[in-house]
Amino acid sequence: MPAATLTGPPWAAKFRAPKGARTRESILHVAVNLASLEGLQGLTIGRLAEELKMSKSGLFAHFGSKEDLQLATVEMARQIFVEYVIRPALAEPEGMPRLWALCDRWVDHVESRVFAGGCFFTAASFEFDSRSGPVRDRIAGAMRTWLSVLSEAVERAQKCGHLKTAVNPEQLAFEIYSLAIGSHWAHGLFGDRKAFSNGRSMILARLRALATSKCPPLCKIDRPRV
Amino acid sequence: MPAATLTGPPWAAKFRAPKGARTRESILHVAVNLASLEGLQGLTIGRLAEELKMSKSGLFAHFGSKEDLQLATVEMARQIFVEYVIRPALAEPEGMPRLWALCDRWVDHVESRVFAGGCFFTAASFEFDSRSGPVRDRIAGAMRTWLSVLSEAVERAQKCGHLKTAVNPEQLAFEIYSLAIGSHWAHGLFGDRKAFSNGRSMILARLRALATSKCPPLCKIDRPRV
DNA sequence: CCTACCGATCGGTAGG
DNA sequence: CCTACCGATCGGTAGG
Repeated sequence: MPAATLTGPPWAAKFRAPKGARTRESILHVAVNLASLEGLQGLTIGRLAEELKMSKSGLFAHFGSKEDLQLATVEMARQIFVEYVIRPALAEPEGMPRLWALCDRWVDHVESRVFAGGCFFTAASFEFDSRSGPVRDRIAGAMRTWLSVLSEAVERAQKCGHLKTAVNPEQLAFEIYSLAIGSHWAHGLFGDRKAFSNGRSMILARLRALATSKCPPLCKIDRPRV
Repeated sequence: MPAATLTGPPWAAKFRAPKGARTRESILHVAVNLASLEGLQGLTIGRLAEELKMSKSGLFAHFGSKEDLQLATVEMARQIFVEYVIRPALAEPEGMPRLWALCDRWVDHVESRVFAGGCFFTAASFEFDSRSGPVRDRIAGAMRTWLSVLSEAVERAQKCGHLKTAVNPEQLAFEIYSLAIGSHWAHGLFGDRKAFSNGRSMILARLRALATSKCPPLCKIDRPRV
């Protein structure tokens, strides 16, 4: 029996990662969700192995150390965040629509539990803000990039004439993201179901207050959930 | 030799807590700071005992379980928060001065490192938002009270005629606190030294935008640190 | 408040 | 990818 019947036809090989890489990826998907629920420190190799029905050492062979596992988990979370929040928003037309899409998708990724425990990076930020080392640096790097994506969207909205130019882009990006973090906080701690629509409303109100007459209408608030 | 020379004069007794209670309090002061740095789960009995140069079991005798230790730590943090942030602000005159004092003192308690790792409750909120049990409930309770103190201050500022009555008090309280959390986040993750003065500026700008002409001037921004 | 323990779990290794 | 380990530390207990 040729090997092809066991592993699929040869021409499919390039669509399949090597087995080790696939295992590693499935480990990291579970790791991201576990870490979002119990923290990156609370992500223990034993718990993770149990969840995956693997032996500890079998799992551990994919990573050199716990720190490597944490780094790989952060990287996987970053990729998921980019795919779910940033990429679809950047596909929207420049200006206010794209800026609003970034905000809306962010709230949406918490509401839809893209990460089981809410926003992976918000939790990780507060968990690692008093520490040092490569894990904290990667978290900070991802958040720096996110803020710069947001503030660049503000800048472009200004260049499109959708937003008043009096506003400092970095500052508005920060204000918007603070409201987003706040709605995550309120939902997580109080189980407030309206936290997300309230958060969207407040961000929208802030954007509307700074919009020009050239700005296309923004009325996606409280859109029905799929 | 009478006992009084060893324990102080009898009339001083009511000013001194029993020894056990004093030890317990000094344990909790260290516990609050350790937990603010490493999380309430990262607060282990061994680390705490080491920090206090006590034996694990000697320390543990003051608490029935780790959960009891966590609950007592949250309660101690709550008391410190009330004393440092809420009480001084409530001493300010009703209306905008008191509302601003609440905001300013909150930012100040992070900036002055009243808790070694920043705001105890912000970190604890994000650490426990996916869990259940009495520890999470106490954290949520403390934050519910804090938000209600803030929104009551907004309401009174409206009754004083300092703030426009069109604003929803709970919503404004939430917006203000989101900006405060955001400035904490930016300082903690990026080491941004201007995060606090930026946070104060943004909160002030929001309050000024909603203030009436009757409102007393607000110009405490960037006041020199002692 | 201590010493001396307990079983469980931690991150990590040896050897296959 | 596994079994079988390692020393260290976890929360917690017995007994004083």
